[in-house]
Amino acid sequence: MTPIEQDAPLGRRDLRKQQTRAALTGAALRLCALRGFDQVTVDDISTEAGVSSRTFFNYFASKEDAVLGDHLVEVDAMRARLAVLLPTMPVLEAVRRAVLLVVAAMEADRDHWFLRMEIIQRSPQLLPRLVLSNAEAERATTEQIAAHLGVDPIAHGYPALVVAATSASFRVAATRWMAAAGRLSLGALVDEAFSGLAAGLPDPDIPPPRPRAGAPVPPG
Amino acid sequence: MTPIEQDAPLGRRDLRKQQTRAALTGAALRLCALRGFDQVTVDDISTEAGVSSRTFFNYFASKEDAVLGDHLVEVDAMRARLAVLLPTMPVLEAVRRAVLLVVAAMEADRDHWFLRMEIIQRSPQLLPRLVLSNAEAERATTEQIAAHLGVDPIAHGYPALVVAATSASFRVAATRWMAAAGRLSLGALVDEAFSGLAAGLPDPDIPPPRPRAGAPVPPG
DNA sequence: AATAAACTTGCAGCCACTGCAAGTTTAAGG
DNA sequence: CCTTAAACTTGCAGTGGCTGCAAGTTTATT
Repeated sequence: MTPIEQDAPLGRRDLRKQQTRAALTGAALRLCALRGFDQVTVDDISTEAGVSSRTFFNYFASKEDAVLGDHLVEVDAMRARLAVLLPTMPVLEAVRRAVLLVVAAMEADRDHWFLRMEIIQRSPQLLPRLVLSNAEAERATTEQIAAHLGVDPIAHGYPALVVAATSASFRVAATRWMAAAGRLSLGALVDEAFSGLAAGLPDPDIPPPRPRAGAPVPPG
Repeated sequence: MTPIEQDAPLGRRDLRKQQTRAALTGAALRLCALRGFDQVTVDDISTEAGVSSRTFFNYFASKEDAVLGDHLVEVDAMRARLAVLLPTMPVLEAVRRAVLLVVAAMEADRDHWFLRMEIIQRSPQLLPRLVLSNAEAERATTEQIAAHLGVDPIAHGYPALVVAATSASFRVAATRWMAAAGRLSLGALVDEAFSGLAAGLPDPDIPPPRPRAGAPVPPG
C-alpha cells in the first residue's frame, strides 16, 4: 500500500506496475467508500483505473483483496523483530513490542485505513477476510513462539493462546482507533489493550455514576 | 444443526423443511469433506439432497453457510445466561460460564464439527466466515457487558477487549479440541484457556526435557 | 371443496473469476 | 540499432455462485 521506495532496480516496467496497482487500490477504496462494496463491480474499478477488468485479476486474486490489501511486508518485519525480542523478555511483552511495527505501518497509511473502515462498516462481509489475512500470520507466529519455548504447538495451548489473544486485542485497539477517526494514538490504544491482557482482564474500576444491582463478589 | 425437538407446532410442512435442511447440510459436509470445498458445486449438493439447486438457495444464502451452519440458537442462550450471571461475579468468570453452553452444544454435535474441521483445514477460506458468524454475536455481547458495567462501549475499551480475548481463547480451545479428534474434553480445554487469560498470559513453566539449540541467552 | 399461503423449480441473467491465445511493450544481447 | 525473449495487457469464452421472477405444486384453513 504505502509506496515503498526501495533502492532495488526499478525499470520503467516495475514502476508502471506499481502505478497500476496503486491506481487500482485507490479506485477500489474510493468507489467502495462512496457506493458500498457490492454496488461496485470489478469493471467499475478497472475502468476508473484505466485498465481492463482482466488486468485487475492479474493484480488481485479477488475484489476483496483490492480493498483490503495484503500487508505481507509488515508481517515479515514483525516476525524478524519477534525473533530478536523473544529471547530477552517475556513472550507477551515481546509480542507487544513487535506489534508496534504494524502500528507504525498503519499510522503511516492512515487515509487508506480510514477508507477501509468506512467500507467494512457498510459491508461487514469484508471483516472476516481481513481476519483471514492475519490467520496465516497468526499460524506462523504461533509456531515461532512454540519453537522459542520448546513446546509442541498443538499439544501445548499457550503459544496459540497468546497469539490469538494479542491479535484480538490489536483488532480491538484498531477498531477503536478508526472509530475515533484518528483522534487517539493507535499505539496508545494498543498499549492499553495489552495492559488489560497482562493484568488478567480484571473488572475495570468504573468511576461510579451510580451503583449497579447485585453485589459483585470478589473471588477468593 | 442439532435436530431440535420443540413442543412447537410441527406440521408435516415444517417437518419436511427440517428434513430438507438437514439433508442439505449433511450432503454439503459429506461431499466437501470428501472432495474439498471448491471441488463441490451447489448442484452436486442439491442433487445429493434430492432438491433443485434453486431450492438450495432458499435454505442457505451461500454455499459456505451450508457447510458452516448458523449457530444462532446457542448465541441467544448464551446471551440469556450472561444476563443472569453478570451481576453476581466478575465479567471474565461470567463469560467463562456462559461459554459452557456453547461448549455443550458443540460436544453434542461432535460429528458435524469434526467434518467441518476437516473441510476448513483443506479450504482455509472458510475460516473467516466462521469467525464472521461470531462477529455479530461478539458485538452484541460487547454491548451487553458495557451496559452491565455502565460504560460507553466505544469510549471504554474493556468490554470489547474481554469479548475479543475470550472469543479468541474459545477458538483456540476449539481448534485444539478438533485437532485432538475429541480425545480431550472441549470443556477442559476452554477452562485451561480461560485460566491462562485470567492469569495474564504469563510465560508457561516448561518442564525442561532437554535444552534447545541455538542458545537463547537470557541477559542478566 | 375452495381459497390462500407456503414451497419448489426452471429460466434468464448478473457478476466474480479463470485459462487460453492473441497482441503489445520492455528488457537484454549482439 | 536490431533482434529475440520475456513480461504485461487484453479479449473471449466458459464455469459457477447467486438472485428475481413467474409458473406450478403442495399444504394449511375455513
